This record gives sequence, structure tokens and C-alpha cells, in this order.
Amino acid sequence: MAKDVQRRRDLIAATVREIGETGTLNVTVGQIARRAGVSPGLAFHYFGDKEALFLASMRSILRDYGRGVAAALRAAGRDPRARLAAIVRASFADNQFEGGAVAAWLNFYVLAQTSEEARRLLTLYHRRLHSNLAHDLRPLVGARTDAVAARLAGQIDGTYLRFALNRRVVDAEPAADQVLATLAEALGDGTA
Amino acid sequence: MAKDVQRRRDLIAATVREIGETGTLNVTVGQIARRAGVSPGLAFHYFGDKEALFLASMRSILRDYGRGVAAALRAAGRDPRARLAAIVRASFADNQFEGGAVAAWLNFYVLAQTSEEARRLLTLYHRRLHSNLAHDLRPLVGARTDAVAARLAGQIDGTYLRFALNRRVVDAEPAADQVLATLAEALGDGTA
DNA sequence: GTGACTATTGATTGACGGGTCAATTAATCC
DNA sequence: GGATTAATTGACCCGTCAATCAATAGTCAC
Repeated sequence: MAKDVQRRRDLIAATVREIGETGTLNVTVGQIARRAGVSPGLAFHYFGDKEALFLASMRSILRDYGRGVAAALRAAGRDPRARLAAIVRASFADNQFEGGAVAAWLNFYVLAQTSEEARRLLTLYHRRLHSNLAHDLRPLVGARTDAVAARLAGQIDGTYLRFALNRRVVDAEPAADQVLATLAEALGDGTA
Repeated sequence: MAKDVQRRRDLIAATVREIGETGTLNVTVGQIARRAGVSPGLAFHYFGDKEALFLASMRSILRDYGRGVAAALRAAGRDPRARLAAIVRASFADNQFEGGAVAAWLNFYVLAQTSEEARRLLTLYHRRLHSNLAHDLRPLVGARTDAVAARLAGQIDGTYLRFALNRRVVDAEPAADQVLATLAEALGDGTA
């Protein structure tokens, strides 16, 4: 692979890990560079400034998530219920929790308070999640599609917040089940 | 009122507003002090250090929320359904969105990544919300109480995240309705 | 009024971190 | 294997900020 591409990747990975471990955006470029095994100056050479590095890390995480969902959907076939379950399961897949990704995720919401681009990226993620859910909800719940999709999406994000708070206490498996339970009820699958 | 008490209040209010407006914990003591109409040194006189000021602000916000819920419950009487609705409505009451409280809320999750006390406070909030919900869910859904309570709580927090992202786009009224819709379904109120 | 104590100020300190840049090293080409 | 270009370093500059502290203003008891 081209050296510069690899360098960028290393720096982005180091950024995510550093944010993840410290739980903060208060991370120095020096720390990130050291973790990537590189001098501080190089980070500026490749990304221009610190915010650009943060944004690149954000895009990377969102892309990973998007890929995870896409793969899960491909594996799920055509049945709407199976596809919905696949989206939820992919949202809580193990790799979403590696390398401090959750804490990074949380901090990206903070970044979005000051960075228009960060806000745009998160809004895009929201839209995609909503539209993914809506696509397979529509044949099942018709007019209630948007409302149900919003509810599921909200619950997924809320669960992530809990993860951010109790790094170890919450477990991915039951978290997914919990969202699926909401889905089952919305579909009227006789749990009431 | 005693002068020192008033000063503390002013400084705490200024802290919340400053965090709320900038959307970040990257707020200088100088900014906070200026907003409170006071010199920087005084903030240290009353709170010792910056983190203590942050924690005091956090306690203040959580206390306000707690009071809002308690008042709503008192007004709601004894009917479990009415009480549950009251909790949800209180969670999205207007005063929860004043003075940058939502952005502050979000940043407290970030603070909890590095401050044990902040984590403790947020965990306490989670527990109280859960137990409030569970208390009135139990007569309605029995064994499913904890699961349903967790779902509702997760959805409330998730909705707050949306608020944090789109300060104006999301509206409190429909947000509350959305959570109440989840509740209605969990109660089997024939929406499916 | 005087003295003793507290509240308050704001200048100052010292550490820290983003970003720059001249110098060095590595890679590439002819 | 020299010449040219690109990658990389790390010391340095400059602004910022938490925290301190000496000095002043205010308050109250007597």
C-alpha cells in the first residue's frame, strides 16, 4: 500500500484509540503522533490541523459502521424482519466497541457542537439509519413507518449512551435484544 | 439570601450557560466568571478548582430535573398510567431545555469519562429514572417491568442526543409523544 | 471609630499545546 | 551514484489558561 495512505490510517487509528482511552477530545497531537509512532509535525503535514484529523477519524468510524450494516443486510436476504434484526445486531456488533469507539462516538457529538462538518456527518448517519429502518418497516407497519423508525433509532442511540457511561457493565447481546423487543412489540408480535 | 449562596448560584448558572452556549467543556474559568459578573479568582475561592465547579453544575442540573419529576408525580395522583406519562412529560418539559442545559447534559457524559464523581452522579440519575418508571410499570406489566423501564429510559436518553445535535429541529412535544407511544405499545394499548 | 475578619480583585506565574519551519533523512529518477 | 524531490523530524514560538497570591474593599462586633 502507498505509504501516505498507511500513514493516514495509522494516525486516524491512533486518534480514535487516544480519544477512546482518555474519553475526551482533550488529546494532544503529540500524544496521537507518539501512539502512531510518528513525530507531531507529521500529523499536521497530512491533515493540516487537529480538527481535520478529528473529522477524518469520525468519517472512518461512520464508514466502518456503514459497512457493517451493509454486510449484515446483504447476509440477511429479503425478508424485512430478518433485515431489521440484522440492522440492530450490526449496530451492536463487537467491532463497534473495539478501540474506544464508543467513547469516540460520544465525543463526536460534542465535536458536532462546534464543527459544522461534524454535525453534518452525524446528521447523515441519523438519516441513513432512519432510512435503512424505514425501508424494511414500511411493508410491515405502513403508515407508522416513520414513527417506529424514529423510536428504534432513538433507542439504539440511547443504549450507546449507557455503554459510554458503564464501559463494562452493559453487554452488547442483551442490548440488541432489548431493541428487538421494542421492534417485536411495534410489529404486534403478541408480547403484550 | 446569604451572599455566598447567591454567588455560588450565579457561578453555577454561568457555568451551565457557558457550557451550553459553547457546547463544550472547553470553557475557561475567566469566561464563566465574566458571565457571572465576577473576577476569575472568586470562582476558585468558592469552588477550589474547575472540576468542582463543573460537578456542582452537574448536581444542580440533576437536582432541577429531579424536582421537576417529583412535582409532576405529585400532580399526577395515583394512577400508574398518569404517573408514567407525567415522568415522560417532565423529562421533556421546557425548563429542561433552557440555558443550554441539553448541551451541558451531553458534556457531563464526557466529564464522566474522566471524573469518578461525575460518573457516580449520572449512574444515580439512571437508577432513579429506572426506579421511578419501574414503580408505576410493575402494576401494569408485572414481570416485564425492568425490560420495559430500560427501554423507555433508553429512548428518553436517545431523544436527548437528537436534541443535542439539532438544537432547534427537534421539538419537545412530539418527542414526548414518541416515548409515550412506546409505552402505549408496551402496555398493549391496541396500536398494533 | 477601631480592629479583625472575610470577600473580592486582577495581575502574575508557570505549564502546556497547537502549529511552524529549517534541517535531516529517505526515496526516486536519470 | 549523483541530483532532485518527498517524507519526516523535533526544537521552537506564541498564545492560552488554571491556579496563586498579594493587595484592596467591605462588613461587622464592640
